[in-house]
Amino acid sequence: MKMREDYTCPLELVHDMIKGKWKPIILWRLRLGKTSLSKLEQDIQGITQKMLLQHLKELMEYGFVEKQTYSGYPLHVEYYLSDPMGKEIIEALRIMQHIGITYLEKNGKAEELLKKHIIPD
Amino acid sequence: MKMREDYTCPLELVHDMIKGKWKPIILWRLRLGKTSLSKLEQDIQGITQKMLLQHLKELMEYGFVEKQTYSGYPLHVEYYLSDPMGKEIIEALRIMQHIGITYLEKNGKAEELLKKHIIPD
DNA sequence: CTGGATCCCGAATGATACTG
DNA sequence: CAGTATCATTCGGGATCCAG
Repeated sequence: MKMREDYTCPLELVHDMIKGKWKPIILWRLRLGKTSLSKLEQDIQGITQKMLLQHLKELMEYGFVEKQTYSGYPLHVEYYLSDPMGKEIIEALRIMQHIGITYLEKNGKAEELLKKHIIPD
Repeated sequence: MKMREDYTCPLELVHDMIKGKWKPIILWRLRLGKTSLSKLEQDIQGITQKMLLQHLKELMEYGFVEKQTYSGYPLHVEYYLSDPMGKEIIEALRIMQHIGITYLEKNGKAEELLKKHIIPD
């Protein structure tokens, strides 16, 4: 994810930070608490390990996500939202979630999409 | 802006709706009230009329923005945020704006960017 | 061996320049 | 302004590497 040199507004910077295809869902899933890479891979349907790692890495660089590595066996790493940046972005995503649900209900496509929606609100 | 067929979550749908390079800033500017195309073009530095029109069109298709055409002379068109969808997304953008400002302050790059930031909070 | 992480490359998409 | 061409980025597959 390449960042621009200039932004007219701080908002644009943040928008770029979360603009990847999988970033919103990853954050949304992380809102439920710490998890491992493999658990994330299971919960987010369609994502590959590679994409997951790439997006997690970027989210860590910007400061939304942090990770903790436990040495020992079996090897274990946990990812979680940072405080306050990670927690704050969730509030923005929550609004988007609300808009999305309303939009789908209005257009009668709610069931179709809400059924798949495994990550709870 | 091509939309996907499936989304795992309504949030992703909305994220895609506003994912273009200029969409957040256009919405942010519209928050200040109705305006014409040319006024938008002036206020959003670096945008071309073509990009502006393309993104406005998409924002109208999704329902964030509406336009009103005044017949008469000179010909006049005004764009504005829809209610409630347009107004709601502003709340999400406001959070991003806040995160962005905090981030820039922490990294000592606040002045540099905040100076350019012509659109008021 | 297992789970976590990186590299290389082609295909799809987005942004912008160019043109009528 | 719309249509097309061009250029930069992003996505995703697959191989591969690294560390307990």
